[in-house]
Amino acid sequence: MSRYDPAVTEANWQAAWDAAGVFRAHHDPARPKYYVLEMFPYPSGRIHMGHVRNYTMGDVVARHKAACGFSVLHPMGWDAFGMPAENAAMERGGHPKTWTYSNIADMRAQMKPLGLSIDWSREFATCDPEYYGQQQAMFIDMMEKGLVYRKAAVVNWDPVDMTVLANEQVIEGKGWRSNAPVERRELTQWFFRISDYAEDLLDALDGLKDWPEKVRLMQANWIGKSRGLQFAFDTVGAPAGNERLEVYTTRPDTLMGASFAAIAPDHPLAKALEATNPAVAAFVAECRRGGTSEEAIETAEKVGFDTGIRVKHPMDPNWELPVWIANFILMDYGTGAIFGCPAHDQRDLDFARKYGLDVTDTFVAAEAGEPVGKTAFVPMKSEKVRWLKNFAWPEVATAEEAIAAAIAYAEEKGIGHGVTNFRLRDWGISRQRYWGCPIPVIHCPSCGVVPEAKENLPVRLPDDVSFDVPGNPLDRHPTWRDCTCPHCGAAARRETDTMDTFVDSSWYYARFTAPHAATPTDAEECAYWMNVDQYIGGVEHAILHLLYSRFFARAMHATGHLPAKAIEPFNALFTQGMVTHEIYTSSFTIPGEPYPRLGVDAEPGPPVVRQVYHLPEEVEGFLPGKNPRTFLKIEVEQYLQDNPGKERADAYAFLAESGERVYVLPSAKMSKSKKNVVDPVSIVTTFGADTARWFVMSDSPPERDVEWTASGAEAAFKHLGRVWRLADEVDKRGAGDPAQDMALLKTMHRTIADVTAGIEGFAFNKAVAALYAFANAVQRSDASANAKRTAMQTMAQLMSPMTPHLAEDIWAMLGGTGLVAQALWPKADPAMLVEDHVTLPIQVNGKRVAEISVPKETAAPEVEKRVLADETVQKVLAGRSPKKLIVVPGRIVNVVV
RNA sequence: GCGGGUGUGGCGGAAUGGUAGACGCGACAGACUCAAAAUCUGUUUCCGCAAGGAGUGUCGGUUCGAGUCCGACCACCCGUACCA
Repeated sequence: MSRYDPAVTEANWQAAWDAAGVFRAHHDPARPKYYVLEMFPYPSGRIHMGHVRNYTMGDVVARHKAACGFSVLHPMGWDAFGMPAENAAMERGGHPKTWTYSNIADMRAQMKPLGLSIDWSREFATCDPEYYGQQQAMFIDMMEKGLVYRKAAVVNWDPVDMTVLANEQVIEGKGWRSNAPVERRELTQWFFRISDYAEDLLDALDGLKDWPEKVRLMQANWIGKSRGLQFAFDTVGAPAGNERLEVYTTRPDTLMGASFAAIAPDHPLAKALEATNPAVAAFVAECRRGGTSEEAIETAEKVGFDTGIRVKHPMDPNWELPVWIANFILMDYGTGAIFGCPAHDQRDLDFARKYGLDVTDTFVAAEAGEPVGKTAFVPMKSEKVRWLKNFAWPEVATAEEAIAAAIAYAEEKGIGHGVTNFRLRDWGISRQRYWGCPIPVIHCPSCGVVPEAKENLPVRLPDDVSFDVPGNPLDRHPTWRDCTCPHCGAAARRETDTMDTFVDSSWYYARFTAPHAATPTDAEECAYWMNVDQYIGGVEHAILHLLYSRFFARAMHATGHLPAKAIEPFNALFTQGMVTHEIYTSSFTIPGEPYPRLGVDAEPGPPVVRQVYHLPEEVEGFLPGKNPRTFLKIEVEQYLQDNPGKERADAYAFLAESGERVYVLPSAKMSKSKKNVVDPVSIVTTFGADTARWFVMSDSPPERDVEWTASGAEAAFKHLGRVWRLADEVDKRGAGDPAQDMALLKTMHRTIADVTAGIEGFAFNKAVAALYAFANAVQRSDASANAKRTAMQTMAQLMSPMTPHLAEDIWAMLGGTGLVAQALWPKADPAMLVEDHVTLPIQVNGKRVAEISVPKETAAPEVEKRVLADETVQKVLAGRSPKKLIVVPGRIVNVVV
């Protein structure tokens, strides 16, 4: 071999690793284990740069730990249920199952050439009946433990397609296909009792020392523990059965500033009024328009309706407040009813101003307090304020003190009681869709809702379904739906809801420890392999997936499927940034159409402007003198700089095929829907896997987003070729000068230390930078061939986690024994890291003016003498003596004049 | 709206409160070449001929010293419970 040729060697090394079984995880009690896991992918059919980055990071960790003597488990699987498979079936025909499995085969074929150190013998997909059958078994166990129940909850309802929509399918309040306004509708659904664990899930965050602080903070805020007062207003003029209105407040200290009570549109009182009062019915119906997402509800204009009902203030029976129905009150939180204190809540203030309600200050700033005008006064709860309406605490007190006093007072007077509430809601897992894990439950006319018998598991999805009609095919599949009751044997019906795909991904990490076990987990394998030592995935999963997994591990422990040590399944978490790319878009207008199934009188809807997105390779650019198919941000910026007056879109912006103008939107997370994706396969086929791997590990810190650009891929390839040549030339460049050996070896040990620290600290970009610098040092060194061989063997080892194939090439070229993939990680010799001289910068008033070089252990007085003798310092001092002289040993000297 | 994060040259980024710009990309110059590619050597924060000055999103503060700590703001990104 005479040149770096990844196309030939990469496949050979992959075959060699396979033959040696290097990546098979061995349950070896004699060795410490290390379980590294990356969040498994959804099988869209194509891998993208985000996958390459994610799996390369895990691979670097896995290979490094293996070299350090650990028995490593590094598995891979597929998060294979979900909506895209059904959408594909609707759009192109075919079956979600064939679409999914064929995508899995495609993606596996694209991933294998990356040379990841994955134990493929443990691979599974969540849509395998062997997997979801075990999930059904656990669901039944959880039912028996009381962790599962049914209740009514709202969904997005598309009145034209007569189907439930996901939040992402609701675009500006309208169905994505029908374009009809979406309504909120209640359905009976299945729930996991995650809120029973709210306190534990919150407290245990403190123990997750190796999780990012931001993730723990986000989860804590999501769980949202609050202490407040719950009490009941006596109502005046309310329908029978509503003599009292329970409210919850976290600000009982502001009770004397209350100006109205407000209830959610779904509150029982609102429903009672709706039945008899057409105006209420109309208002509530208006509130139910739009999607169910918190974002949609919170950003909608705040509107209210005065019910005419009044409530008596608990502190003063002669003081009555109006009861409003308000669209921003959530039925899911607290009691679905509040009292509004406009002076100290901006939302309440806006509402009060809009409808002319009273605004009463209960406290003002301790100094120079002014009454509230347009802005509510909401200081930190720990800040001392001056009270105008205090009823159980001193005039000057913090809100924290006042809240505690108000609760104690209310309890003493029998007005209400202190309550701890959580924002966290129970986990609704029902999905009215086909392509998910069937909920293993049977509805029997005489026995009610009963679990399927375990011996009948898995409840398999039927294959003979079609997607030509919107809605859930399971609902209209009589032979699947009709069954016999496992208790009484009578004719019964299957549950047709399937599970949220977050359930599938909440325990796959445990299944990997024994992927073929006849039970969900295997106790011995769990005992050895759990927990995941390092979990790696996108920060977008910081809350839902990770919180659900933490809950599910607890539920699995409660049902005997995980040991107690695994209730926090992920010891360490790393959240990588996303791979982003510019977005190319154009838009077109669809004329308004009547909603066909709403009846003949339906008015045409308004015209719809739809965004269309274009793949990077479909867009061509106008960049004089440049390859039109490279969309380098650098070039655009340069172009804009060189051509004042031109706009960003002028730089490059039309479709290659039609010449239609497209617009360039700022980089965002690569996503299929925005089509701003880049295909790593072409990089791998052009340059080899190592180039792709090296490229995604360099430059950007792994926790930060990285904007993909074509630049650098080629540069990475060039660098790997250079490293290959450096190894090739070790013996071809003559004997060299042994006097230079020490300097090279010192650099080598420095590099070992830097690369090791970089990998262990998840600073792969810094490890890469150290390796670049080391290559420069080897190239410029005149050291002996022996020293260079040692240096390049170490180079091979240090690069092997990132560029494993090239590392094997070099290792073999230089006569290394066995595979570098099985060699022990090199250790830096501390003696070689010591420098005998240090350079001390000299500052004057914090500005650097000069520097001196002194032996490392020079004492401060000696340094001071040298500094004062320095020419530049003398010039600045001009005979005066410095006000102060700060010597930070080994660091810096600051002369204050 | 709410919660979390990010912001440093032409670009990606580096920097235990201690020399801002490591390392790489790009650009420029030179060597090699008939020529080009590849490779190698060097220069490259900005303004300025220079001396010198300015500079880490904006404004303010703490400190001998701030990219780093504190406060206010701006912009963008992620999440917001049925996208995965």
